[in-house]
Amino acid sequence: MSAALDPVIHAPNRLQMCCMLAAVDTIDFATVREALDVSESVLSKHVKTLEEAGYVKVKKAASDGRQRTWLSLSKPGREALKGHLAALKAMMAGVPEA
Amino acid sequence: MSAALDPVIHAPNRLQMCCMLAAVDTIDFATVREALDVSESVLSKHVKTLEEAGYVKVKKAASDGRQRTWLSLSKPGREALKGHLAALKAMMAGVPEA
DNA sequence: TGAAAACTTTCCATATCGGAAAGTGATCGT
DNA sequence: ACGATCACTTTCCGATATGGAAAGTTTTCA
Repeated sequence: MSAALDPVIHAPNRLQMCCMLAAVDTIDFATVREALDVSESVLSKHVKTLEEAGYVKVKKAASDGRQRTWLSLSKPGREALKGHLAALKAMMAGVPEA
Repeated sequence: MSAALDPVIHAPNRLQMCCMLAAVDTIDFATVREALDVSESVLSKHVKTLEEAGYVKVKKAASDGRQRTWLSLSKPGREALKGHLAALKAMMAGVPEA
């Protein structure tokens, strides 16, 4: 059996966030928030969900004097995302013209 | 902006079902139910959700004497799935090694 | 007529999602 | 030093969604 969908990653906002994080080394909270277009509370909760799953690492560091929150995908997070995307691809595989 | 994720399609069970339906002309309820491994009530509700969205067509017809329910993706359903998968691919596009 | 098959609906418990509002900690201006 | 501000975090709360069990429906078969 191939990998199954990971519910922690599958939620639309988290999926988008994970894909964003996978593309870079680190991004800041605000940038992700703008990309997802959600409230701070919502992003904060999604980050927490991913952090508790061990998928993202959170680091607080200053930038321009102000303190910012930096996010990055952990190694397990990258693995989980890879598995999730593999499962998605497996499903798509049988779909014509897709 | 490219197509966004379609919440009607995104739910895991419905996504899997849509991909199954996209690969064939018609499948019966029981076969889908086994593939998704959910109860009859649950599948019935998902089918209803997709039907109300205009994505799947339901036809009752006999087979082996017993009446069975046949499911198929409608044209709008195929379009919606295509758009959804395109959105997924767009997200995956930036992910390395995926 | 009664039983069984193949769903459909209803009932219900749990979970998730999202925003607003309140709370926290660090930093800045005076 | 002190209040204001920034950048989140938590809490509160309402709206949905999801899933299974159980009951209901329709059709078919003996």
